[in-house]
Amino acid sequence: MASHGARGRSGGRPTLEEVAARAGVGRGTVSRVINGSPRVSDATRAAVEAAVAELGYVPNTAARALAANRTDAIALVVPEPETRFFAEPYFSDMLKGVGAALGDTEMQLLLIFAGSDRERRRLAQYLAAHRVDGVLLVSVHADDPLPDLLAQLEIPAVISGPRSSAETLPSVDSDNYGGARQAVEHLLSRGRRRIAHITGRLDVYGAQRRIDGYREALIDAGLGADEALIEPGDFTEEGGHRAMAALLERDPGLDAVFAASDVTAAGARQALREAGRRIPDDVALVGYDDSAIARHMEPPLTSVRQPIEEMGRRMIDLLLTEVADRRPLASRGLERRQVVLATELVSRSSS
Amino acid sequence: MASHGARGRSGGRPTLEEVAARAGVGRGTVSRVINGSPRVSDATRAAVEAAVAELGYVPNTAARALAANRTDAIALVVPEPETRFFAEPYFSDMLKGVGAALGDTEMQLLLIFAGSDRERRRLAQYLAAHRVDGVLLVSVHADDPLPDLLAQLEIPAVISGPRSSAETLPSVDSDNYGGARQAVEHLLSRGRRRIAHITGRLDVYGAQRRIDGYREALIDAGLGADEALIEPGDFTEEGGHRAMAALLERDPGLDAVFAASDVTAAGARQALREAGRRIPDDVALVGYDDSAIARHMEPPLTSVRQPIEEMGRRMIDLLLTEVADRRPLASRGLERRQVVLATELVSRSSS
DNA sequence: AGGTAGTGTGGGAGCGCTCCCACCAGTGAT
DNA sequence: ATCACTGGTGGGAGCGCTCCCACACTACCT
Repeated sequence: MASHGARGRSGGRPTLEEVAARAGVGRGTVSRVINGSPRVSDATRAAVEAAVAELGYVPNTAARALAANRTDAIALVVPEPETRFFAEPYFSDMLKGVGAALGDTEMQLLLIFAGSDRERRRLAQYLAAHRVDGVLLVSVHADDPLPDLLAQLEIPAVISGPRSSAETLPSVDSDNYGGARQAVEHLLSRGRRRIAHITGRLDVYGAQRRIDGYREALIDAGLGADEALIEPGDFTEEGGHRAMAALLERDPGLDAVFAASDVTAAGARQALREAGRRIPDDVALVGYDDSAIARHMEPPLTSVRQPIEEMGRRMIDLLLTEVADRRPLASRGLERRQVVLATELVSRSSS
Repeated sequence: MASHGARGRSGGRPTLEEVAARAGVGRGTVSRVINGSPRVSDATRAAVEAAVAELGYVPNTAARALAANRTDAIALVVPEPETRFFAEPYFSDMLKGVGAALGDTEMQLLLIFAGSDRERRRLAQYLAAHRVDGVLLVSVHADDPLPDLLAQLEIPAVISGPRSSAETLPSVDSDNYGGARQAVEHLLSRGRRRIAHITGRLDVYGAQRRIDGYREALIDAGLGADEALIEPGDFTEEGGHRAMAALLERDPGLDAVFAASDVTAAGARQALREAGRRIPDDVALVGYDDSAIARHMEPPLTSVRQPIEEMGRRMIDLLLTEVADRRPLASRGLERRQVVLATELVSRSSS
């Protein structure tokens, strides 16, 4: 019944024109009301709003996108396979923050995975078609070509962890350096003296900063940093296990470990168990992220909390500013748009 | 540098018209090539393709959407809070299947959560604006108004589990009845005689079908179904724990439990432990879903596997057909578009 | 030769918006 | 009275596509 082929008149969705006729005003005026322009008299605005309500008018996004050259959508790009996304609580927390910040906006959020080469090509095509107004980039490695592509296409983007100290893109990050210091200082205050560090992926800037924090906290405490106590990991459980085993072999006398992530700490814990070390009696353990894993570990894991939801919110703030600035091409200052948020040590029984 | 204000000519993205000029053909012909129409000579097609490549032409989606009245996007709607989505492996597997099936399409997938009232209103608005060509509905409860809204807006939709035996929407489901029978028959073959069942949410049709399968398997075995051995759960861990405790109190002699989900089984396991029952020695336990939880449980859990990825693929197939049919309004037969996929029992040491 | 299909092809007419220019009061300063 | 302005308003001109009608031009029948 009804609806012959879309091209037909009336019966389909009402248009701006029809609302205008109903309200007895011009098309331009209705458009102004819909878009919240202040240059409309109160009486006219009321009349238009009534017509909109009566007709159940909903703007046609495609027409708007075509005329205004924008899409009202932004993408959250995850350069990882789905699996990792679901496994790491980091992403779901981030998504929650982003979702919340977008709640009162017209903006639509698209979640795009770009783990495989095929997916990345698809993404490039997608971006080339300018199907989003802006991009949120999380978990980007130092050599990722994505940021350059975005810059070349002149698409506003915000990155979740800067790629280096010279990051050009606006970014939001937690204070990795400070967080690492907190962890080490905590261990020192507990009387630990031989504190090892299992790092994150070395091509991730944040992991480097954590190493710096670890090192300098020890130096400031007058202990000096023993490079033999630093073992590279990769943020995974297996990596943590391997690194811990290596550390124990090299230095059986260590009495504490700071792991670059909770997942890594879980791996380290396993290796410690296998070596017959008790936590925290023989070796104290501190993780990073304060994820669900930390709370459920046996024993519960002391960890450095990053305000991930807050980071998500701040990324959206930055991005929306960026997107809005694009149109009037306004005050594009050289103000560095790099946000760094404080971390917090959550003490539990593993240390 | 460059790009004054979008409205300006040349320098921006190339248009169909420009490609046509370059290839020395008309606009219509280029459009035909882009959309893969067969009514173009090979020579012309080659010329157009060359022009497209030279200019780096990418169709403007907004213009296409406006002219053709379609969006080339579909939504996967999850009427649950984000949290549940990330917690249950069901969703990530489904997403993987859907993503795979969409891989070779132009279609864009949008993931939309509609857990809170606010989110649901936003979704309604979104759908009213016809921003997607079709909708995939997962985990819908019997009284959800969403399917009706979709029907009213004439938006094609496919549902992952039918709401009743009289489901009108196209649907894809696993054989809940058969799966439950497999579980019970397995327990019977292991010599168990007092088999209890912890159900899923009773307002979910699939949960009802599992109860039917459980009941009839027992009746067919000549044991008769003892209603006192059926305890309602809600698919959660706490629900499983509570139900198991209730069952043990009512019937301390039971020797097996069939839980409506792996998560439920995890809760039941806990309650069994607390009551001093050994698994499987005293009580055998079987779950449903064969999720990661089942493999990692102690002891590993026997479970009924649903081909979730495959379900995701089939849903996409159905939906794309539905969407395509919309335009020519063709052979809309009364063929029931209800797909039911077989389950498989994965036997592990809990039974 | 005239008809009758069938194949390619060009281009007009929208799709429903936003942008912006023109215009029409009013209001206050000159 | 004249000349600015200024807050409001109408509507033309696109945005870049798809759809479809019209018009070749061939090929094959009567």
